[in-house]
Amino acid sequence: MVREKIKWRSVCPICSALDVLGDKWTMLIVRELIIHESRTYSELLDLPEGISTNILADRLTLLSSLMLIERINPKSPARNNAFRLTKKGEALRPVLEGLGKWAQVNLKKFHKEILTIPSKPNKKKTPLAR
Amino acid sequence: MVREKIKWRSVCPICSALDVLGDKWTMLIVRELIIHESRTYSELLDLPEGISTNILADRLTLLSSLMLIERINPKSPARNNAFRLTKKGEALRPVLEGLGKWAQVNLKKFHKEILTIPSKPNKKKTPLAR
DNA sequence: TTTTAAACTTGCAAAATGCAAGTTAATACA
DNA sequence: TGTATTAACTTGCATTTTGCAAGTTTAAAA
Repeated sequence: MVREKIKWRSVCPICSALDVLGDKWTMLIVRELIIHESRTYSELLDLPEGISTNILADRLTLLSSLMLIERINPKSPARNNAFRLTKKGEALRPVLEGLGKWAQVNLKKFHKEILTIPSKPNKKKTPLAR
Repeated sequence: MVREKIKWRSVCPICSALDVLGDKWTMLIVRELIIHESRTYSELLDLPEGISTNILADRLTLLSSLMLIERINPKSPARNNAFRLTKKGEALRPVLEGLGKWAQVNLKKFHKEILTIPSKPNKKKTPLAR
């Protein structure tokens, strides 16, 4: 097991959030479930960033144990039994959205290919008078 | 050198934010500079979570190279030359605040000692009629 | 001029992550 | 009713990152 138990480094809430979410993969799984509502193990394996099987299994266990995600059919076998966010997990949505917007504005300079999606549909530009 | 260059895993903005901030320590340094406005290397070393010297030096270099932090006196020697957030760094404030609030609400059950600070000063309770 | 100590660097041990190759068991299909 | 397939993992080992202790360097205090 890779990350069998959380070590709380301090009583600071921000630090505690990072004790859970502060690694390369955990929030990406949350992102996937924010975007797609529900995803199976294999669908998560296919995400473009390429998470490996052991890390994925580990993080799914962690997120489940904290009740941030759950199986769609808790009593059915794992096969094709997708995960989804619980309310606690869903509550992370504004945080991830904030991170995404921050990155669009502040990282483009260092990572040219980063996707910048207009947050609101663009106001249609008035054609130039001619 | 511990983390000499950022590897962008995808064009997703959330993922890119995590390519920069997604580890145990980077956002904690940002947190410290949000709370304290300016901090020296030694002050950051003293934070209660106990970051080690090599990691601290590495993350300060990283955050500086991305222009999220800067020295108070860019031309003076390092000694007692504190760091502060730039505007790009400061723009992370709502994200960290969001993380903190999320943790207060959603992690207390698993980490009893977590600090829960009322976000607004408590409305003064009307004393019971007698 | 000597000492102090802040700001690092280095080296090695420990832990986390990455990758390939299994294993298990539910379901599709013959 | 087998048999094959394949999702959902587990295991083992290599690589990378982190943790810790012990330096080194240099501005400034004494």
